[in-house]
Amino acid sequence: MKSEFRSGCPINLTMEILGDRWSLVIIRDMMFGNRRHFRELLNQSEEGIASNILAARLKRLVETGLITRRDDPSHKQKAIYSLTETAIELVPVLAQIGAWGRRHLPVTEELGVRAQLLAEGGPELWEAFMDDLRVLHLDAKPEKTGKPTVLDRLNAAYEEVVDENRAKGKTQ
Amino acid sequence: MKSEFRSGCPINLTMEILGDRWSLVIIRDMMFGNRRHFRELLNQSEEGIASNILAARLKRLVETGLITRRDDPSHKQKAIYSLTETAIELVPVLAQIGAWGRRHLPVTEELGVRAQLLAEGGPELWEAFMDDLRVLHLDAKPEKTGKPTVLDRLNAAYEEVVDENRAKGKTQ
DNA sequence: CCTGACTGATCTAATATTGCAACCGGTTTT
DNA sequence: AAAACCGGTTGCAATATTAGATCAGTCAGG
Repeated sequence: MKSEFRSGCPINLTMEILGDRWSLVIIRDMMFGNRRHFRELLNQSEEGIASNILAARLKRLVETGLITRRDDPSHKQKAIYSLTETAIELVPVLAQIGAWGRRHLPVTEELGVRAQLLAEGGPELWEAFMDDLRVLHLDAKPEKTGKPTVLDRLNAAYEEVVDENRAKGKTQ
Repeated sequence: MKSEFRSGCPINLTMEILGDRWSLVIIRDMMFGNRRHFRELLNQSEEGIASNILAARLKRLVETGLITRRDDPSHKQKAIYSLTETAIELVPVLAQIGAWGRRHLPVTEELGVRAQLLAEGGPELWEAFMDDLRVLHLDAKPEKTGKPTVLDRLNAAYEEVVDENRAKGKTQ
């Protein structure tokens, strides 16, 4: 029973699981965009992932325990992909990656606003977001707070920036 | 002047820069192992990176501004690689990745202890570590604290575990 | 039943990346 | 002079990635 990993270092192990061009981007779309079907992930992909790559990654992510796949009762050929607890706990990683990317790479304003809010909110907001994701993906019971979900807040901020920029753009 | 990136999303951009099997592992070795030469990175690699891949990644990391390369005055053919400020600011990302890997993947005790300390230390320790790295890689002036550097503390903890396990192993 | 759209998935063919081992000319050490 | 070390480079086979075409099963509307 030899390990298939090249070393037991946490960073190396994470790179063996997630160290590729697409895995984290797919998880991002499931997490922040609530994409749950193959076509949603394929056609609404900001970056234009190829269908066979998407299929291969989804299969791999299921095998590595980051997502689950179940049949969609509304359509016999449709599958619903959900994040597992393991993947949901990537929220702090994605938050830090987002913050770093926003500081050092040519991030557009619209697509950077979610990262900004997540960075400003800190660990407390990350926990609330993870709780929201557990409701959406793991059938956890929602807490009855009056507040909108973190996901709603992030998307509202995104839409706001989009609207602002559309208004500006029209005057040019 | 079109962008070469597929989208302006911070997570996508980071994956376009760092989304491969080796880049972060090389940065890890430079950061935590203070590997500064090609052969150090090649021969002391826990995971056994191939020389051509290492050469290609180093070149790419220089191009993307994550590391710099300068001649080693002690040896005409030797080069010294250093982390840039941009790469040093990956410390929080690596800390979160390490914490996640330690929770969810088969991390060995020795190689996990650094991640544990970094997670327990939190943002305050990360900042101190980044200051240490600025001294080592950017020629920043060291602060005159009586305390050992974070790097020394991490490595001391690692050696301690190695010694413990060696002692245990001998009785078997 | 027929149509047309949508589902997840598969195939092709061109290109890029990866891993491995051998090799290179120059430099330093012994 | 010989050996070891230096930062790579090269050739080669295997694998990964890509865009685009295609597939059969399923569904809703007529």
